[in-house]
Amino acid sequence: MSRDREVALTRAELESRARVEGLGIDVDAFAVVSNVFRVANAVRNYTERNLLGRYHLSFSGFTVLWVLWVWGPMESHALAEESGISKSTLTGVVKTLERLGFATRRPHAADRRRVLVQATELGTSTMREIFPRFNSLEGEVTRDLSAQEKEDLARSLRVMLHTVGA
Amino acid sequence: MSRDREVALTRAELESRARVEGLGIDVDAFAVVSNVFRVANAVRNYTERNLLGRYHLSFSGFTVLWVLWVWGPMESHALAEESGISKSTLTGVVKTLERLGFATRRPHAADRRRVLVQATELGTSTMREIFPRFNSLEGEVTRDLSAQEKEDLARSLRVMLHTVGA
DNA sequence: TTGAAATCGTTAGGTCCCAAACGATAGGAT
DNA sequence: ATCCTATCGTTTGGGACCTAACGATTTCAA
Repeated sequence: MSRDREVALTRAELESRARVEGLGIDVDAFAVVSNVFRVANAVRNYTERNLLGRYHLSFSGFTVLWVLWVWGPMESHALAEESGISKSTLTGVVKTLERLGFATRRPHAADRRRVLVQATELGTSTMREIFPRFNSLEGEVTRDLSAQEKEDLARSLRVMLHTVGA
Repeated sequence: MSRDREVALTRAELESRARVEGLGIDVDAFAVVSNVFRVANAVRNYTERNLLGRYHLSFSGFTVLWVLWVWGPMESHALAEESGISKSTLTGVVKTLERLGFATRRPHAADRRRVLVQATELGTSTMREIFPRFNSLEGEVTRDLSAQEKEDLARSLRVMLHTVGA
């Protein structure tokens, strides 16, 4: 069901289409992927500047703390997986969260290789404060989409996630 | 126009919705934004692992080289802007591209503060080789979307870009 | 014409990000 | 009991990423 509302292609999109003309390029796939990156970039910068920065949180730090808030104490490998970063990156991010007083590490009761990471009381209360504001920004950036468009958009993105096996 | 095809919400989505229930959260906006990040992450990792890594190109390096390929020689500030990164980040990325032999810097004819960055012959021929393959991967990750769904998806993302002023 | 203000790209300092290698630990087989 | 292998989180090395500050240069006004 095609919507007739016009949304101008960016100059970058027009220019690049001209450049790759005749190369047998899948223009629709190109438009989807490049715009996913543009939006992700724009929203990350927007939220870091207008909200997360005030709490000295990077987008990644926020994500990890969010996961801890939602799921409770987790082992490192699961926390990394759920946060979409590698184990080694997680080590650094958790160090930062510890320094900020938002998370702590404690040894696993039975297996001394493992570590349990959990949000502190400060981390928890901070998330309670930040998340509704973060969600407000999510509302802002999607404000010009109808409810149906938002649903369709989220659904299509889930299809892509499923395809790529993530 | 609602599609009935089911796409399971991830366990993470279900868990987090339960966690924020009763906080007055805009669930649709949340689903859109979080899935944009998930997809961007997944596709970045996928393409770096399965294509760009073979050329020692990071996703950013690829993006910058792509912009140079499409637009021709550019001054740093415009190149950074178009690539979606800061000027200072660009300095480092261009250094890497220079080291790989994909780009060069040359002084502006009239203004000695400015620098023109351009793709080398190697950079250009490499893009000619890589881009169609990159586009194939874009086709892969969008393979389970119909043509109409791809169009709608790209359009909705453009709406968000316009809203956030990017 | 000389000094202040604007603008260019780079550097400084810090975090994030990954793959690969590493040390410690666990568990299973002989 | 002692290997062997698997798995855990961390470290290492290199790049990407940001903001703020900086030096060089240009521009413009007094």
